[in-house]
Amino acid sequence: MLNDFPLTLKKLNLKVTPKRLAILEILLKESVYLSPEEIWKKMKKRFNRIGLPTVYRNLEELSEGNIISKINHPNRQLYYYLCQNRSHHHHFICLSCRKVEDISFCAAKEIEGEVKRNIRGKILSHILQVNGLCKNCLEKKG
Amino acid sequence: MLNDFPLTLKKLNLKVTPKRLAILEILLKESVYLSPEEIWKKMKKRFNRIGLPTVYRNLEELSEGNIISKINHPNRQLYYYLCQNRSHHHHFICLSCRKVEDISFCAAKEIEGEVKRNIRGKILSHILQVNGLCKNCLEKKG
DNA sequence: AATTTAAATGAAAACCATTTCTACTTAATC
DNA sequence: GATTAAGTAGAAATGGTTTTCATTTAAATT
Repeated sequence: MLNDFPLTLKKLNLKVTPKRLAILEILLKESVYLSPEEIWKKMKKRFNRIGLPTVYRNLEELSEGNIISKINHPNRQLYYYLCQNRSHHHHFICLSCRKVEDISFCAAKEIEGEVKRNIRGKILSHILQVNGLCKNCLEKKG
Repeated sequence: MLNDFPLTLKKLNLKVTPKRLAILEILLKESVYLSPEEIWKKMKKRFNRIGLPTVYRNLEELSEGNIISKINHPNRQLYYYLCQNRSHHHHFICLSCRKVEDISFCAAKEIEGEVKRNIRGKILSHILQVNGLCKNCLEKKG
């Protein structure tokens, strides 16, 4: 994965601001899904003036650009993580430590087959989210 | 699918109230995902006194009992649909008319294989949601 | 390097879906 | 039919997210 964030931002017609870069750096460093408020708290350590709406706005823009992605979480809160692959959003999330890892396996073909056969509809996108416990968290418990 | 709602409710230790049954009947009749407020509006036609919190509470309880299920939707609002299969939550949702249809295909084995091999974690659950346009909506456009 | 301008930001306020609280009502058991 | 635990209405509170608007900044232009 290429993490030349300034270049990525330019390609999306987003200005390269220190705050935007900081959000991406935080998500890269943590490799864990975070809520806007959690990101904001980490931002406050770097910037003396940083508003929560700025974090929300940027997360939404970065999400639209597929640099980061939202987690489908049962509660109302939003969670974001840095995409390891911008076009493929299949991931394993650890319910204990929140770590997000890519799953390369994709059943797109098989699903397409079934949808064509039974539902006779058109697929526009799909979500595969596997919830579980990551290697580290399993070892801690064992 | 067996839709003996009173029996299903009893099994979950939920009292069989007219309002609970009405929520299930509405979701069965519509076969479309609905928000709590949308369900509430339909309920108001049947009951002269019906509070929105009652709808929320019941939806949550029914969801815990796997009779109904939540949709993973980009906006913050909750959406529910009646499960066609209580143990298997793979579905195709139409982005135009909101119809929800079951997908029987399941890649659990393949995913399990990859998670064991690469991630070395433990799977607890998974979500497969396919978004698209259903047969009816495709034909309308064509 | 200074000028320009469209985009980004902070702070306060608004928004609104969801939850809580309390007193009242009802389903189910005996 | 009486009892009791569960369910409900209505009002108020909650809290995550968005809007507004005045100010600041990135970066294109001169």
